[in-house]
Amino acid sequence: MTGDHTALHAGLGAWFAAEARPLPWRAADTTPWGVLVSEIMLQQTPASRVEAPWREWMTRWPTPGDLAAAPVDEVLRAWGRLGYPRRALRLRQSATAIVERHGGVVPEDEAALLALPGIGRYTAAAVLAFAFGRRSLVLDVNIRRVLARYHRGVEHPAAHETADERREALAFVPDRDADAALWSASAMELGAVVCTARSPRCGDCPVSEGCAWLAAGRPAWEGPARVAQAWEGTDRQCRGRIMAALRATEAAVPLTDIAWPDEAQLLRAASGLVTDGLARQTPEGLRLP
DNA sequence: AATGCGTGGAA
DNA sequence: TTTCCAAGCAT
Repeated sequence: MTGDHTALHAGLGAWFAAEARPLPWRAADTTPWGVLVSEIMLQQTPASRVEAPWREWMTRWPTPGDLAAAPVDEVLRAWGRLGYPRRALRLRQSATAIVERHGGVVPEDEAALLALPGIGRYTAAAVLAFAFGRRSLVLDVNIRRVLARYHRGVEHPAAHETADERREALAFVPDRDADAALWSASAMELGAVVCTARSPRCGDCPVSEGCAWLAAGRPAWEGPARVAQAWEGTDRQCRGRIMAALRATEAAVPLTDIAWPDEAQLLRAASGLVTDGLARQTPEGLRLP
């Protein structure tokens, strides 16, 4: 291991022990299922918004079997406004698969986790590390940004991961299982609360001394311009509008009740929701499945 | 491999 | 006010 690896490890460990947010899914008595649920909810979603729904879900559906037995419409209502409701659908499908294929126990096996719907490389690695204390390559946007700055001296990670980046990141993961899991949690936390995308708090950073980006004077990003995601007037916005209406009532909702300027787009969005299994068409209108 | 997929809070 | 972006995944 090179010098900047060990410096990053030493500084991060002490900082995490003192400063980590008391997020509920980090409690010692959280089950692997609880960790899995948290990781799905956290995909593209800030931790602060996940806390309340995660608590509710763990009380209501404490095991995979409980969620697998729940009606889909209840699951989608409990998901509420977390966003990307397909995640809720896939989480329930994962619960079913865990019951059917793994006896109701979250598998401690990367290939088995990857085979579950809604679980990709990041989430499988995170469950291995945070639920089972195993060494894995937890590479999310936070850790990618921390390493881009600290190790490579650039402000942002590239738009897409490369094999080289994964190899480079793996070299930072400590060898022992427990050390590796703790390091991953620490690096993520640093990226989430100090080494942030927009206004990094380098003055509060425990590893600023070894940071290549800071040493270079925090040079501005020179890579390809980052594409902004459109929102106003998109199908996504329209789908969100429809889902909000469906969650708000047990009754079927006629599309004419949904205020949307483009009728063709409204029909297309509704049809897409049905295709995705997020809605059901009835003679009286649209409703949750 | 580039896109589509929700939502709300901070800057 | 607008813009940016958040513990990604599937196709």
